[in-house]
Amino acid sequence: MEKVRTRFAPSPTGYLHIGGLRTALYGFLFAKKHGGDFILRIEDTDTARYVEGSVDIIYDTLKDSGIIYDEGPDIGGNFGPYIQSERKNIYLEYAKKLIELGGAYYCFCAPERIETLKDKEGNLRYDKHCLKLSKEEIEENLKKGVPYVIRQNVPEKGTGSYHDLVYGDISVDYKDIEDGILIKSDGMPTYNFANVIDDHLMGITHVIRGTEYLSSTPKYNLMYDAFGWERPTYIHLPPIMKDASHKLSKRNGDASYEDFVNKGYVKESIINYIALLGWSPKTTQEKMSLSELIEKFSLEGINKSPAIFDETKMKWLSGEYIKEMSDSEFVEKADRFLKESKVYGKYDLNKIAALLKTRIEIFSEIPDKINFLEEFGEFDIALFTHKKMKTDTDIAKAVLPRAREKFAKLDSFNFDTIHSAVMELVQEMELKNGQVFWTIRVAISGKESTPGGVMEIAELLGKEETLRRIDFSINLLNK
RNA sequence: GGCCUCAUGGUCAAGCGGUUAAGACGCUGCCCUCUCAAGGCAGAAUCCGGAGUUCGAGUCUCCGUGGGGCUACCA
Repeated sequence: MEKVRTRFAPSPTGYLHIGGLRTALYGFLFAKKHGGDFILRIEDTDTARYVEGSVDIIYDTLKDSGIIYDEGPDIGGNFGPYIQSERKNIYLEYAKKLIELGGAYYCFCAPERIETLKDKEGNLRYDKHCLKLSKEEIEENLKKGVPYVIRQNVPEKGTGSYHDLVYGDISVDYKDIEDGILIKSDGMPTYNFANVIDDHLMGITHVIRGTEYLSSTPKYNLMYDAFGWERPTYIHLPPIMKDASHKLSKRNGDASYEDFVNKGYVKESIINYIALLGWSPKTTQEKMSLSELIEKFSLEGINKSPAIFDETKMKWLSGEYIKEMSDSEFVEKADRFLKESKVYGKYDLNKIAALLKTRIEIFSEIPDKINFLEEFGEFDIALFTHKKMKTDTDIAKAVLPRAREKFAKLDSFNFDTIHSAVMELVQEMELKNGQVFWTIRVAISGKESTPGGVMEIAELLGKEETLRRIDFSINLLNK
């Protein structure tokens, strides 16, 4: 079997959205699964929609997410150039060839004439008017410099059929396909033409793209056939939806990969999640690394129906990745968000990581979770009263001075020594564990709930600060 | 409007003629527990509708309904 070659061919019209990224991912997974090559091609034939900087975003997003391409504009390859605007002459050359083969023709119709072709519904349908032009008339128009486009010559009868690896057999009557424009009056090709020429010239074996091309594929096949080229294998992908009736799109302001990274999602979880949107390994495993995805990826698992993007589930996955991180790995990956908190540089980040790991799903939750370490101050002493814990302010008044005494005596102030001290207190005062634990935790945090308990927080704060806070709370109680 | 296409809980999904219709997220409850989490256990919740085919249909066929796409000198 020939070597598999797939491509991702985005147009630089803005950010790379989630749907596009998934298309890229599947193309990449399929190629790698079969030991093939994955190619990046930039489709910038629509100069009007070009957005400055979007090509770099495409490069960065793919690289950052681990979707590495073997050939592309910025890394080269044997089938370049990989930017369509740089291939303009190639298209014109092939368009002329297609005209000779009868698959296309020059069209000199003025927009005004096209306008008159609209039906009552306002739908346009070209009438093959210029197909009837004689060789002489064409030559003359060309010589006079009459603006022209090149149109595809679609048969008036017959049916175009092909087999899609996801959707099965697809048939479209040629009478339902218009003689679309292949080369625009500015000399640039349309997608409809460029994709065929490039996919063939670049040796693409499997065309993986969204379903928006499902029904237009027969007209591409017409060209492959006219040129005498082998048709590629088609794999169309269902769309990713924002809700039941709207596609996920950047135009609606829906989040992109970059946005999610900025929101603190673990990168791997984003790729992992979108891999699962429209594809299933058919096992119960959901958390998969990129290399596992390559290993398990299979066309059989691709779904035909649209999938709604569920950020809640992606968040859960992100949390799963966070839980598996070592403390130092967490500190490294969460750096930006740790810096946004008030505790950066003041506390042992590895210890904070240990406390946070099971309590957050995305890194942006960090500041809110730990800022209390720096925001200690006046708080409602009603917090000392907790029915289930059987604590109240009287117990607090009794416990806190003795806790202070014990803590003050500790030479080394760590989890174990604090724990022993607190347990001694429990026994001496004949109280329940919870009564003492809760009371001290509230006294040093001023919070109803905190990530971690007394020992963790006291250790983090250090002996001096812990004692200061206990004093503060005793004062508060005696007011 | 025409053409293509899709349809299992709120969401992602398994299923590929015979199952008590997996699993996950989310939700609810319980356990554990110094709080919040994590973890463990349990629970509620699904085959779009109607005709067929068949001994038997979530699975096959047709019709309807609903969603998406195409119908651009956009991709």
